[in-house]
Amino acid sequence: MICDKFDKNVEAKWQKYWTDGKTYDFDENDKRPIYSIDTPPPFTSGDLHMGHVLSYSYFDFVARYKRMRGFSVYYPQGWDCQGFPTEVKVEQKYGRKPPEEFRKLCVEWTESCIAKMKQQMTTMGFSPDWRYEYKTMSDDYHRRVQYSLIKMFEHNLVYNAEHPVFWCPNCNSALAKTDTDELERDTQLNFLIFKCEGKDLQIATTRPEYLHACVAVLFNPTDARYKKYEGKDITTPLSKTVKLIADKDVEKEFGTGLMMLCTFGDKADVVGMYRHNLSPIRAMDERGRLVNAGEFDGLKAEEARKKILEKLKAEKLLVKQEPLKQVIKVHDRCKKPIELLLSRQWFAKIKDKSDEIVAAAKKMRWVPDFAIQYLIDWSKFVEWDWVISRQRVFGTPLPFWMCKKCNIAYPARYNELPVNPPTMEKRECPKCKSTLEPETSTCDCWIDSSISPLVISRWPEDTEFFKKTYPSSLRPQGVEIVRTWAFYTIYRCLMLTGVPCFKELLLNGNVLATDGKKMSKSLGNIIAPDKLIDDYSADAVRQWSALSGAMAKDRPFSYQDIAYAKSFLNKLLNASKLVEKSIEGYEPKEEDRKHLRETDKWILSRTNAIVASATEKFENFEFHFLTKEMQDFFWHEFCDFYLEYVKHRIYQPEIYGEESKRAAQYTLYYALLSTAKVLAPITPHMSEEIYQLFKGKGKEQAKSVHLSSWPVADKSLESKKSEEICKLLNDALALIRQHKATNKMPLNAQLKSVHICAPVSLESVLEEIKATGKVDSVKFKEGEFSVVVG
RNA sequence: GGGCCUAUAGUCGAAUGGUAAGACGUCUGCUUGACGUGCAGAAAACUCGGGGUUCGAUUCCUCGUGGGCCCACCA
Repeated sequence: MICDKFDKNVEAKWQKYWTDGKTYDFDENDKRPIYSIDTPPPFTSGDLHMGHVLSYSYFDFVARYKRMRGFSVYYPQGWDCQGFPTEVKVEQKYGRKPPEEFRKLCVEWTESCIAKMKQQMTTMGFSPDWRYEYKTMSDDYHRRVQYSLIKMFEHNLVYNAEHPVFWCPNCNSALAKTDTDELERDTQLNFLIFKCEGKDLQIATTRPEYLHACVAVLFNPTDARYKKYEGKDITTPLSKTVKLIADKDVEKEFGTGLMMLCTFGDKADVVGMYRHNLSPIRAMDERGRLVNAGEFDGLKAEEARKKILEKLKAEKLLVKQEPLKQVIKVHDRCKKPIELLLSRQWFAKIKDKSDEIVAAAKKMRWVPDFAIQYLIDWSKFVEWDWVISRQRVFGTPLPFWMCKKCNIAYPARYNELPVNPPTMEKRECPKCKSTLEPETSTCDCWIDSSISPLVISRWPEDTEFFKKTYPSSLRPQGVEIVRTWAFYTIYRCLMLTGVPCFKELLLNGNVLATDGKKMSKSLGNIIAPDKLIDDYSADAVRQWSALSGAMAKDRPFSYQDIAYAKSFLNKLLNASKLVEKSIEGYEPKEEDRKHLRETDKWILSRTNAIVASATEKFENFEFHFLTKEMQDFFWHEFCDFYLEYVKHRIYQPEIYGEESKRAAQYTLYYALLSTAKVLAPITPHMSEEIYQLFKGKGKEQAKSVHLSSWPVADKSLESKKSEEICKLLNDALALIRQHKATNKMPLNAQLKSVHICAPVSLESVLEEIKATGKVDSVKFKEGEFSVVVG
């Protein structure tokens, strides 16, 4: 029995049915071709957002489609657990704790987030095989990550060196760039006097407190004002002498055209320092206090700036101050300015690998194809190696020990992985016998996620499973992380296996708020998936996803689309109820095809065309066109016209004949079954509900529509002639309805007579015109199409 | 500052080298032998601006302007 009302409770019923029936279980020994999906592990924030809903719907469509196409679909789902946001939340809740205890609390917190998100995924009807669930915080995942790092270390692709990092002096912590926000603020541009060969040269700076760390003064090589000073000595207001150096990135128009280079005022300083081979000066400690600054030691930046400006003013070395709008980086949590600090970090060698990465990327099919350009452009801009270490607690420990004396790094042994060096027994340097220093840093989260195709394929130890599932058939992901997740994954997997990691990539864009702006808490325009599922059902949300499928393109959320989707589900449900009633007790038989009427042939021909078209669109990930086409076909051809044409045959077989009734039943059966199947990937719950009518009958022996086979377009059912005739029939009926509408008559009003002029004979549909149009007598004439009532 | 994407009725959006679907909204009518979450009608777009290619462009090219995403070292 088809349900009376379709909502999330019906959906929950089927979700349970699928889980209990192990509907999505992947069989490792399946002989059918394998389709593996390297699904994105969401960060475990505890909430699925609309972006997740969109992209996860995408690959769920693919997984369901491929299953019905006869693939053995390997669809694992993981969780990206480790990261600073979790540490912040846990610290807020429990305060600071020793590392081991803190990590446990983080794990606990993350588990509760996963439970919530998993529930949301189930509610959306996503169909991963949860037996293959992975978590980046697990021992197993750590082991594989550490293994990969040691492998890369052995190939000189991972190394240790000194490098400046973003640092929040307020939180006393290193930050990733993604942890930073930009903030515009008003500041002063201070013009200071430097001395060069007895002359005063003015230099404009916003950070005079860094004067003690000044290691050079730069100017643009094309700047005639300063060209003559190249290589000369220049003396700072603090009486330190440095060189004047030409640098193409100095803007002539800014300030005086002279730039003071400090280690480390901002990133420009760091770039200059590396470019000109200058030795760094530690200017600030971890808590943001100046060091190596003489009388200003121990002061915080703001305070030091005030003091030093006072001093320079008194010495008449401060010429003037101009107000300046400046964009600075702040910590996204505490909103305090961040600094750059020099520290020892781990790196992955990526700078010279661009060509190899791009070559591997080009071997993959990118959908849409222009998205590969993001990766190509990015790889050209790679300036430095990738800093892979983070000074955090909740992350994958770096499996290394350092000998400070010999300055040599030692990796953990493969057979002891996973390791957490600081908690382990002391080790000694094989060379100098001194105690090795365990690495306390953890990995950048992209280190974790960039081997997801390897992890899901059980690399490195399960070579058989690896062969079956790697490279991944599909990597679905957001277009905004092509430069990170896709780039790093292609790089790491290529370095570790020598084989490009994906066959195809499917890119999706962002979901914007209804006003076309990015959803954000501060704008208060966030749309919560849970509320949508409550109000519209998961299948409606999934249709919205499909309809938003202009690939790799941002689209505002549309309440119109989702409301339409809900109405469509209602239409599907009600039409199915009618069909259910109409085919009660009917078993489909091929012989019933002998008595097909013109209208039957028409809708069967259309059904097959739609099946063929939908198949092609699924292959090309064109969910948008496909969903729209299905909606239009089912609603406006099947329901609006065909169902009306068969009612009299179903209800009055004593007048129109038993054979005619069976032909109609055959057609209803065939068309609705095909529709339910084609829509199954998009609206899995509704399709399953409808599939009850067919389950166990004829070829439909699968226990779920999702385990049934994809409909094959039957060429023998194609009939262009029937389509032409019925197109005219539909038009004629529309005109008859129009006549009734203009004359304010009910649609079921009986008409005496109608004259129809048509280019082809409509004799074969005379019965439908009479019965559906409620006309007593119809007169045909050959010629240009027209309908006259009366 | 750089790269990429984008611009079609009130709104959202298809399509096309020969003046343009559909949906929502609006307006009018119709109660139903599945559905008023419905059915039938109606009004509503010189396809962002300039230039070019072409017999002809909304469609191709170019510049501009607006919007979006990503990236970046203005002290």
